[in-house]
Amino acid sequence: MRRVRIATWNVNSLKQRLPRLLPWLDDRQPDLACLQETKLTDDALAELLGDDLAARGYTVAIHGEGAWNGVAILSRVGLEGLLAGLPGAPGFPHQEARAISATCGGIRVVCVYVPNGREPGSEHYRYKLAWLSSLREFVAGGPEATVVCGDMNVAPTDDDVFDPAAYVGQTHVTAPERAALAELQAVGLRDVVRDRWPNERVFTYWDYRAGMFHQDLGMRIDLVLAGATVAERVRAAWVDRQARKGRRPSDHAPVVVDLDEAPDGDIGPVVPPPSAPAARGGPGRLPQSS
DNA sequence: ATGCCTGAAGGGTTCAGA
Repeated sequence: MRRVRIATWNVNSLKQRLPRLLPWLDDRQPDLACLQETKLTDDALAELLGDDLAARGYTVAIHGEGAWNGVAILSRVGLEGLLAGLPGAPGFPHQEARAISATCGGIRVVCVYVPNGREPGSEHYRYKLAWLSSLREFVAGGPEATVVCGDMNVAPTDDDVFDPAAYVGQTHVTAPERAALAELQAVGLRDVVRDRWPNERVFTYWDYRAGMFHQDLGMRIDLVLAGATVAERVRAAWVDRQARKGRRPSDHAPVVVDLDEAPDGDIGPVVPPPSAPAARGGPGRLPQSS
């Protein structure tokens, strides 16, 4: 049975991460990859790796700007109905490149990079909350077969940070942020990684400093939120910690979710890469330790 | 050290990230 592999990864600069991204695509073989913090204009991204992605069979949807933000969807299960940005979303002061959506393999894929918030109570924090509200309204009007992937910049609960005491008074863990995320999920989205690992220590981000990754002192802020018809197809959901190791990693690890074929067999047009190696099955468990 | 790394822009330093 053919499965569809969805991944989301905050790459923290595609330009800097190129030596990590391409081998990761070859190794993990995601059919859909949602990327955040590309930090490239659309033209620069196409110039930098358009050919490399096309050679791997990916159609690419990009929404970027010069130095900050930037999101992209790579798909080899079709890509249609492309929408760059989040309609009606607030800006800071102008709209930033933080969302892109498309229908891929019968699934409405929404790739997001939620604003950081900087400091609770700040203008940027209010912007973050308003942006999350716009995202909820947008998703509420969409199909059930939706998946919202990306860097939510919110840890859903205290179980999603290494030490709640370390984050008192900081963004990502405040009640209003968690409420905004819960309201988004209340539209009908499952947190598929937490569903699969209800009691595990699972993080997706570790600060670069002070050996935080090697001590496993992180947060789970990169999420895959799936509507019911997608969530019930989930067969594996895990964090690719290998991608956080080694030379010049992003500070975020990818989240990988495997879906069984849709009941009606409709997974959209599949375009195999011209000369791809055989797809490997990924681990069905969390690679939490080396 | 309460910004401990990393990246970007721009210029020899500052801002942003979570």
